[in-house]
Amino acid sequence: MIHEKDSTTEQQILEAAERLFYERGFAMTHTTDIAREVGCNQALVHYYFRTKEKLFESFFERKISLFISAFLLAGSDAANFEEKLKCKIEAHFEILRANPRLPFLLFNEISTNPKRVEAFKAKFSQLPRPMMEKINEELQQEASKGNIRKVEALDLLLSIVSLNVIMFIASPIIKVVSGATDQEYDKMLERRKKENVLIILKSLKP
Amino acid sequence: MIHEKDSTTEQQILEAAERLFYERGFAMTHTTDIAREVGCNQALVHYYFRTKEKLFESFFERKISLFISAFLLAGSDAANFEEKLKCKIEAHFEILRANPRLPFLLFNEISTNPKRVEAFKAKFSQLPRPMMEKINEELQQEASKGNIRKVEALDLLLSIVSLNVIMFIASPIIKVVSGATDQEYDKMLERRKKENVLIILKSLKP
DNA sequence: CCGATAATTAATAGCCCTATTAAATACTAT
DNA sequence: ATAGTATTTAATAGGGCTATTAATTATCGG
Repeated sequence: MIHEKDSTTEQQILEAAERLFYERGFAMTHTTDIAREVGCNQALVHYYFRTKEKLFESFFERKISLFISAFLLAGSDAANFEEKLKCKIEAHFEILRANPRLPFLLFNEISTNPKRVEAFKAKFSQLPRPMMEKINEELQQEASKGNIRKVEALDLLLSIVSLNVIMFIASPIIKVVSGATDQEYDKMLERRKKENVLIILKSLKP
Repeated sequence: MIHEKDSTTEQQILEAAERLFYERGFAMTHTTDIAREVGCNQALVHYYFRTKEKLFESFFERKISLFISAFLLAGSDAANFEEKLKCKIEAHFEILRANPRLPFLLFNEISTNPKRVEAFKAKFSQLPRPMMEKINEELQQEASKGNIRKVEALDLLLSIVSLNVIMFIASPIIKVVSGATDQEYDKMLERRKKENVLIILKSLKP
């Protein structure tokens, strides 16, 4: 088939698969769909990736890394603790905005397929373990300075992630409930980003 | 087939379907699976429900109602606003605990199947519209009394739902990240319930 | 240009799933 | 008991999906 621009067929297949996996999940994405999307023969999908399972895994593993990095938030060099936290929450929100369907797909696959849990565990355990402990230390320091109440790193992370993630996981429902159009939803996202920072900061007050 | 206890075969099928839909979602649940689960012939599933789609719809519509009632929270007759809010957050959490896989299935189906959005919209629009406005009024009253900061009802609901829901939607991931066993996760749920109340109440401080 | 290797296609085997049909069995009321 | 209805089963048509194979076309180094 014709190689449009610089992307190889293999890449095109991967990209089409990604789009479809996001849209429909693993089970409802068929190799024939992927081929149609790319405009190539269905056998090609198997030629490059052997099985649909392997194709998914290759997609999945790379996405897990992205998700974990989003989960543990990008660093920042802000002056005080509050500013830093604000930056991190917003950074997390923006990673989600750039990959709005990722959390859902991951939640989905991980909760319906034990194999995926293993894959996730494997990737996650590669993580610098002290990361969580470092956060915990910093929280303890701030608490002893009287800047914030006592809180576990895991709890803080859970709160941030949940507040941020819901806007992308539940968007179709929220649209129905709020009656927002797509444009209005974008504005709503912006408002929620600020709101989430506010909630977290206020909730940490001593 | 043998009618065990008082449940009819039709009910058994519905219950098995429910279990499997929760576990695997619509696409990955097959009428043959359901039949095997019940211990009956696969044709029976079609005898009672004609198609897998209709079976799912009958399950789906009842669950939407449950979800919406959970979303809009059970009432309470607590003295002050804070107590009332606390009760409602906890009630929401408990409904989720009793139906831990429901939000996920709903999110999933609603975001992958346009037909479901319509079903949801239909059910939701049956709702007493003033409900949201009543909450908004109460929030405004409390705000003018200086008890809380200004906040939209939708934002408050979103915050509550997201904090509560994540523990059930993301449980397999959270278990990996935290390293918690199932027992420990139950304890964690209890802690989070309190934590979520705390976060919401603190976040509403003027 | 040619031979070798890579990419692509057509065709199809084989499987599983849904849904239907016709036949068998269980139940119910008279 | 029997006719009539409801329930259940076996068998299967029909369709779609994955994966494989063999054949065809494109690419590239010498």
